[in-house]
Amino acid sequence: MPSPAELNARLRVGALELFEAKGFDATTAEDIATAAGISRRTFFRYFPVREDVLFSDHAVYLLLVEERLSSASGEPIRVAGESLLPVLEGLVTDASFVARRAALARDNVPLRDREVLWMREYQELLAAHLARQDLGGRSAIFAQIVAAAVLAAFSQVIVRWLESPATEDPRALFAELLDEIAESMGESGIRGRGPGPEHPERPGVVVINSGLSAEQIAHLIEGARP
Amino acid sequence: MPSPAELNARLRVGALELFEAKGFDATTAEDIATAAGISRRTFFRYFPVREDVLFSDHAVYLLLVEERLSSASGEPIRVAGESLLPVLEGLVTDASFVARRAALARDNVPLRDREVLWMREYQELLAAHLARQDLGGRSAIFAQIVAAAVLAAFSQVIVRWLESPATEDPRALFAELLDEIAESMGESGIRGRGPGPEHPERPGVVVINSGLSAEQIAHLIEGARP
DNA sequence: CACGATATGGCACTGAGTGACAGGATACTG
DNA sequence: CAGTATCCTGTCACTCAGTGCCATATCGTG
Repeated sequence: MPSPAELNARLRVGALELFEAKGFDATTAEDIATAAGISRRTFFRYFPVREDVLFSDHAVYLLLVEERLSSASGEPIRVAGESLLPVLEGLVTDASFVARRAALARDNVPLRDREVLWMREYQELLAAHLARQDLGGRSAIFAQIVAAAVLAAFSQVIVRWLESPATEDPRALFAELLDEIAESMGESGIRGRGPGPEHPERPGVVVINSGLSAEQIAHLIEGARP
Repeated sequence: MPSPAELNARLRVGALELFEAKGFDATTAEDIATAAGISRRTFFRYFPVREDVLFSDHAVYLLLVEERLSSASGEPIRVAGESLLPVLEGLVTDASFVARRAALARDNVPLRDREVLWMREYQELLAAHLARQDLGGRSAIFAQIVAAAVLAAFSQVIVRWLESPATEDPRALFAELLDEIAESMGESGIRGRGPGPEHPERPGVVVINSGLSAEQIAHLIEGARP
């Protein structure tokens, strides 16, 4: 009778309420299943791991991210980061659920672990995409590092937002962090350091946080040259 | 009869061999326990999660890292990264075991997940340490980002080393990556971008991958100034 | 040796997760 | 519409992870 999406929602919020009421460990898969009007067996067909009832949204988001990555173009790090925007949007929209889930995950190791592993999925998507973009010998390593940084930023943005939903604008904060990551680790940042320019047409120069004139900086550079 | 350390070793390599021989899923906790000459019940006292038999070394390493973090001083990012050196040393020493374990983890989701979660433990140690060091409003966020980057680098170093143990020197590669991370995300890298220098005595300037003279760079900067 | 502390084993139990089978709904085809 | 293939669900039964409880070593210490 119920549409699959609607059933999924009933399972998700039903599980949430049961976890909150009885505690996570005391809530069996059977409890959740019967609360949603299905059998235990069918429950495990939907969620091979019991904890994943709470995280069914990520399965959808991951598809969105993957799709967006495959069709986007532009500066790789920004593209990677921005591919997470629909996820952020979705989480913000679902704020009350996300907050309650986070509260549960704070106290229950299995839930927290599961969440970490879901975040890892995003990270691997981004890393794979970045590895495809960046050319060069060690790009796989950098792809992984950058993806980790972007995802840490993303996670922290959500944490911050959950701590003070009113005052924080997660989109703005994430955009800002992404800027900083892109600037420090992008084209001109992390990249081969061997002798001889790999991109002679575009040497890497980053100047941050400076009120100095170009001449003063030139002087600084001259002094710092190894 | 057996010393605790020796028993631990018997369990670890015994489990490894059983996993390799019979497959991970087909190997029960009882198999491992009896192979090491203890009861199933005692086994679960040693390792609350079955998969952790293979990762018992990390419990030790984590203590080393924590200790090293608490007693070290210096540039925070480098200190954080270098706190992982004993781990790297240990893994390299135990090369054959680590390689076989990695091969197993490549094919078995539960093992891979468990490994990810162990890495996460290191990451949280580093993040906590960095958050203690960095002062400033958003330092918690940066601490998390930097810790994630450092740990991604660390993981990748190990991956690379396992792929070609002969040609790669993991210590050197890690040192190099750590340099790059520290340079791009350290003092002069990621940090407040608002108007006005936060560290007027030390403006952030990074020049990488350039064969240009200071004057040429000054010119570049002048052109790029927003 | 005696005795308290700690580690181990045995037993029983709950619950996660899975394979096999059967019935029912649904979709496709003539 | 009837017939049939397909998919989805529920039931049953089973293995095994993980845990509490209690009895029994085993060990350090006086």
